Amino acid sequence: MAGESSAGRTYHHGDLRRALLSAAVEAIGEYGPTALSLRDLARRAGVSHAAPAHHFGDKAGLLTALAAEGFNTLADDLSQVTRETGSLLETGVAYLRFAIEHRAHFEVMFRPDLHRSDDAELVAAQRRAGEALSAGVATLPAAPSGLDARFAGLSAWSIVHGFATLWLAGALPDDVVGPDPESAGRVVLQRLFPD
Amino acid sequence: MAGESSAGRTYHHGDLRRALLSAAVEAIGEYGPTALSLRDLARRAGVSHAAPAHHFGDKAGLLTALAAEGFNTLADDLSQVTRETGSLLETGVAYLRFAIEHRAHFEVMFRPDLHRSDDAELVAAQRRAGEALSAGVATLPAAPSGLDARFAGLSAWSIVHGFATLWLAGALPDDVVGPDPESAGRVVLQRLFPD
DNA sequence: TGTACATCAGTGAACGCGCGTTCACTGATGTAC
DNA sequence: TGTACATCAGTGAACGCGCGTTCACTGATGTAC
Repeated sequence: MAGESSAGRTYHHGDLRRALLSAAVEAIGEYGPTALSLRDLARRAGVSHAAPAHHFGDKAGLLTALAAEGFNTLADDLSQVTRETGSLLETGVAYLRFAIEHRAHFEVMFRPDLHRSDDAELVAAQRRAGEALSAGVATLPAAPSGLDARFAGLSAWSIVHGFATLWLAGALPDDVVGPDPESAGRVVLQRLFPD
Repeated sequence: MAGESSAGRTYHHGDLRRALLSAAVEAIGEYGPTALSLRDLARRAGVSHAAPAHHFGDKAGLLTALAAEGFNTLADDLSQVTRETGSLLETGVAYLRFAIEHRAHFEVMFRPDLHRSDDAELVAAQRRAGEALSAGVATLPAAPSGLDARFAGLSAWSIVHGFATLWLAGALPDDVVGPDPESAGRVVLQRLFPD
């Protein structure tokens, strides 16, 4: 959207890395992450098919960068909501909202077979997201601690991740969830955390 | 395993359909469902590369059959446990166990982009599994009804599906879950259904 | 018990396609002087 | 303000590969008589 449009095709792209990541989001939205090909991304970015290798090496490299970007955004979103509302329920809803609005990122983030799991940037981003979730758990009125807090975190993560995943898979019944997954998700989460 | 082994390669395979489904489970375990190719399955079944088309038409056809098989097995498992224990918690644990033991099926079942969603056999199997889960919810001591029961079902499904998915993705921390996902899963589920 | 024949599961050669990868190259950019 | 040069992002032709699909075929099976 920004910069890639309009005027003067020059020899140097300007920000091809960014453009390729955006193209990847677009392509994943259309065909899913595994159908992704570097040649297709190059086409979308209006660039020669050999160019992507310059920036990411190969497909796993690109998807690793995309996953890291996703975990960082998720960490930011969760932290902000936790800070502003102090409610684990709302933090959970933010997780769900992220999955829906950044579907392409989300789908790549939890497919370790698609990326290089030892990538430093990715590992750091994952840790950030995990900590943001834990901070949300710490706002619980019952305020669990120790191992109990870990399991509370696991439960919260499971229910919201499950709901998001099932919704993305189109598995949830329309007559219960309706067109607005966020409000149905809120009802579901409330069963685990009746604030 | 059965029949495909030993002796006399004959011209006719005997049960190629079954053999191809088994080969698919094997291949998915190694490379994931999207890397699947019919030529590879033919190779594994010791059969010409054009043979699979005879039984399934194309890849989507094969994966649809695999998904249907999975939903049927899951429905059987859930029904049996619900009948024997009358506990939604145990039914949830059975769901988790299914995901772990039939990973290949599970991974295909919730990827609608991989199959023909309007296939009659698949739709029927999905309905069976959904009904088995609902029957589990009906065993709850609080015995919710109507819309409330639907949301209770959604919550149960979400938390167990989320836990299973995260575990399969290798996303859960080793120091909390340990090598035995079933017992950790039980603790997680207990937070939602403290029997 | 034996023969003829229809059926159909599986064969194998051929095709075209999109992919990733390599590599010598070219053109834009920015820095040194 | 101007020139020379190093750097490196992006090019485009070439390659080999595995895939899905097609199609005339062949060989096993079972059924009719």
